[in-house]
Order: sequence, then C-alpha cells, then structure tokens
Amino acid sequence: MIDLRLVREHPDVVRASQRARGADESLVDKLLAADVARREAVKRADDLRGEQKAASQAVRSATPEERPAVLDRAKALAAQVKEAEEGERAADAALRDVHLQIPNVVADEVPPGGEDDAVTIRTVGDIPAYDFPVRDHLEVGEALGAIDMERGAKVSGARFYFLTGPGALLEFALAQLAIGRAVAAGFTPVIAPALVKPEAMEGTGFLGEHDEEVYRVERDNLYLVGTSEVPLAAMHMDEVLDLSGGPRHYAGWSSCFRREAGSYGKDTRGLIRVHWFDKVEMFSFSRPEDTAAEHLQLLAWEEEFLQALELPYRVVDIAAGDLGTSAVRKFDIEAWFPSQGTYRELTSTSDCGTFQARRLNIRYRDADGKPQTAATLNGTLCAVARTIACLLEVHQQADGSVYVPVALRPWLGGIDRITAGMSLAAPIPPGPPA
RNA sequence: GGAGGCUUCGCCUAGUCCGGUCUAUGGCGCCGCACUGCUAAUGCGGUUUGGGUUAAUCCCCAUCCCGGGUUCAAAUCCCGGAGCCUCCGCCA
Repeated sequence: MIDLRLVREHPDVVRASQRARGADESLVDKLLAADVARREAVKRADDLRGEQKAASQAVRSATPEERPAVLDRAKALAAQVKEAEEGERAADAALRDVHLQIPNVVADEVPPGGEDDAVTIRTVGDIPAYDFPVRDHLEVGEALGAIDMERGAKVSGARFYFLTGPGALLEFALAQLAIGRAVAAGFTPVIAPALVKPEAMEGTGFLGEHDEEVYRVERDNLYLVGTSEVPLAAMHMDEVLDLSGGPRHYAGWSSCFRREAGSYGKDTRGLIRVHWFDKVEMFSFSRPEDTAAEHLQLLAWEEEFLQALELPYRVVDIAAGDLGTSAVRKFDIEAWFPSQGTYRELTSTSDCGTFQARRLNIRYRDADGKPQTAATLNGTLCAVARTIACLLEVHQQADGSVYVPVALRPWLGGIDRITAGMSLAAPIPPGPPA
C-alpha cells in the first residue's frame, strides 16, 4: 500500500509513477475520491457515536419520569449509529479496494520502458571461451550423477528433480557458503517456515499479481511460499522494531514453491525453472531514508557471492514497466549460461520502501519516539538449483568434469574438480581428541 | 484428535461472578519538573495505539487477543475463531 498522505499532497507524483509503469492513471483520482468519501463517513459515524454515548449516559441519570423519553432518543440514536457504521465500513472497503490496486511509486532513477528496457549497469568477469562443444547443465549434471530429472518427473511430475551425489553435496556447499558469508556480514541466519497463513501471503503482496503462482493447501488454509521473503517480512508483522542501530538484516533459508502457471514451454529443460528449489534470501528492515544505500549494499553482497563462485555476470536496472507491485526499484544479476549464449537471471534485489511494511503494520520509532512505517528490502543471495545449473555450465571442462571454485572447496571436502564416478567427500568436523 | 485453564495501555497486575463516571487500578520502566555539591532517595506531573479535526494545540471517535451478537449502554453477558499453557491420545 502506498502512503495516502503522498496521494493527497502530491497526486501528480503518483500519476507520473502510474504512467511510468504503464498502469492506470485514473486510479489516483478514484483513490482520492474514495479517501474523501471515507473521511466523510468516518466523521458522520464518529459524531453520531458521540451523541449516542451522551444519550446513553443520560439514561442512567434520568429520573423515572424522564426515562421513557430519554430511552427512546437513545434507541433512535443507536439505530442511526448502526447505519452510519455500515456506511463507514463500506467506505473503508471501497478505499482499500482502490488503495490495493495501486503499485508502489517508482524511484526517479528507474529506467523508462518495459521488459526489454532494462539498463545494463555493468558487466563483470570475462565470458569464458570453450574449445569443445559446450553442454548444457543437464547434460553435464546427468553425466556426473548430480541431477536426475527423469526420476523427478516420475515421482513428482514435470519441473521436479532429484539432486544426487555430487549434486546434493553442491547444494549443501552453496548453502554453507551463502549462510557463512551472510553471518560474516552481520546477518541473522533464519530457518523460515515454508507454509504460511493467508495474512502473511496477502501482506507481502503475493496474492495479487502472483496469485496464479502460489500453491495453496486448501484443507488447512495455508500457502506454500515462493520465497522466504514472505515469512521473513511477516515475521515482524504488527511489531515496532528498534532500528536506531541501523537496518536489521536476516538471511533466510527455505524451500520455495512456484506453480510456474504462465510459463508452459519456457525453460522446460533442467534446473532453470522448477516448481521447487531452496534459497538463501537476504531481507532488511530499515528506516525509509536509508533504503537507497541499503539497496546498493544488498546488490554488493549478491555480486560478491557470484564473484566468489567465479561466475561472469552483468547487473541490470529493471525498467519501470517490469517492476513488481511493491518495488520502488529493482536490480537483477544475470549470470552467463554458455549453452544459451546469454545472461540469465540468477538473483534479484528490490527496494520496497514502506509499501510492504504498511500493509504488514511493521513500524519503528523515529528520533522523536513516534512510531513510523518501516521500509523493507529483499535480495537473493543464492537460489540453489539455478546456481548449480550455472556452475555446471560455466565451469564445465572438455573431459566432462567440472571445476570447483576456490570458495566452495572447503565445503566439498577440498576437491577442485567434480568428475564422474569420483568418490565423494564432504567436510567433517574433527573428531574428539584421541 | 479429546479435556481444562489463560490472553487487560512497553513489562507485571486490579477489574470480568452481579453490564453503567472503566474517560481501566496499582507497581516497574521511561520522560519532565522540584529538592539536592554530584549520584541516590523523595515529591509532583506525564507516559497505549490508530483515526477524525486543526496552522498547531484543544477536542472528538475507536482500542481490554480477533470477529460477530444481545443491550440505550459490553473489558464485563452470548456465539465463533486465534494464540499460549497443562493433562490424555498419537507421532518424526
């Protein structure tokens, strides 16, 4: 939800934002009208309630002779209040309805245009040259016994997979590396629930535009999250946070479930687009004035992670028309996929300003001690399946083995290469002293 | 799955049986003022959150876990739900 005060005081700013997104500008005027209507309804109901309260007290102090007349008046007022409250409720609902339809106000820096108008900010790392025919990650992974897509389909259907042997170890290695780096950067690690209540899903905005993407557990009225952004954001729902020491950083681990309803025929091969994967997600709660800097910080952490994995990538600034509902600004990092000869999205970080926190009622105390709506930001640190896909492709060798980036080696028992049929190694802690 | 208990303004708590200055009691904490070499102690005053109105204050409305209902009037009575705790059953 956007700030109503902004709409009242600077409707032109919101109109411009709607224009930039290619969204409906007239919603702004509908919202203004609904706001006026609501305030009128509130005032009428408040005034009547005040009168009725007085009348009700009068019943008590009335003499027996006055009593019937006073009681009649109180009854009449009670009926009027009931009616006025119904009007208030209707006006409230009407306002909320329009309010929820308006996406966040885009930042001035956001490039204009739509899906194809993202601006590349920088490209990092050299695109590797291969003196052999490159295979895609599925070929590489199957040959190494790391990915079993066929059995995934047998057991669970299309877009499901088994990670086996070195593939399974890779997942743990990536998780350890990501969480370890996050903790070193001051994040609080969190294992978040992947099933959430409707309030959490609604509050984070995923039942709006992403409704079709969401798995629903009808019987228990719960949803499977598509990202731990949902439980992390909702974790502090209805709370007042202490942000006086700077933003709060969480690194959440959870499985992520996506129906991929609108993507038939897209990325049907391998681990690029699957119904389920695990992910380490960064999430910050910050003061609204700190979000721009915080956003760049999240982006920097994402970049450092990909650099540690020795993956070439580029950073793109997403255009207004392609922003999510709650985002003010969004950067994606696209990594190089040699089999496709192109960069593909590996991480994404959004500044949501106060949009998400307003709905979830997450606040902090400002310098005067007054509660204010907080701001939220999120960013992918490591979407495991897709990252494995990228690693297998970029680091593949002529002999079918895969080079292991230095940073990952401690988590894979020190190996520098994954080869078919190799004996597996994993880090084990030192045993008890002999 | 079954039975019972609990949920009050940051924390603790009175009030709920028997509806009406509950415009919610007291303590802790916090803020201000007074006293005081300083601190402590003491005294006085303030201290939920949201909405409406306003230049701002004043003021008004709502808020006793949430949602309905009864009533002129609900923290209090009735119905439904959530969370927490205890016991039983089942279970990684």
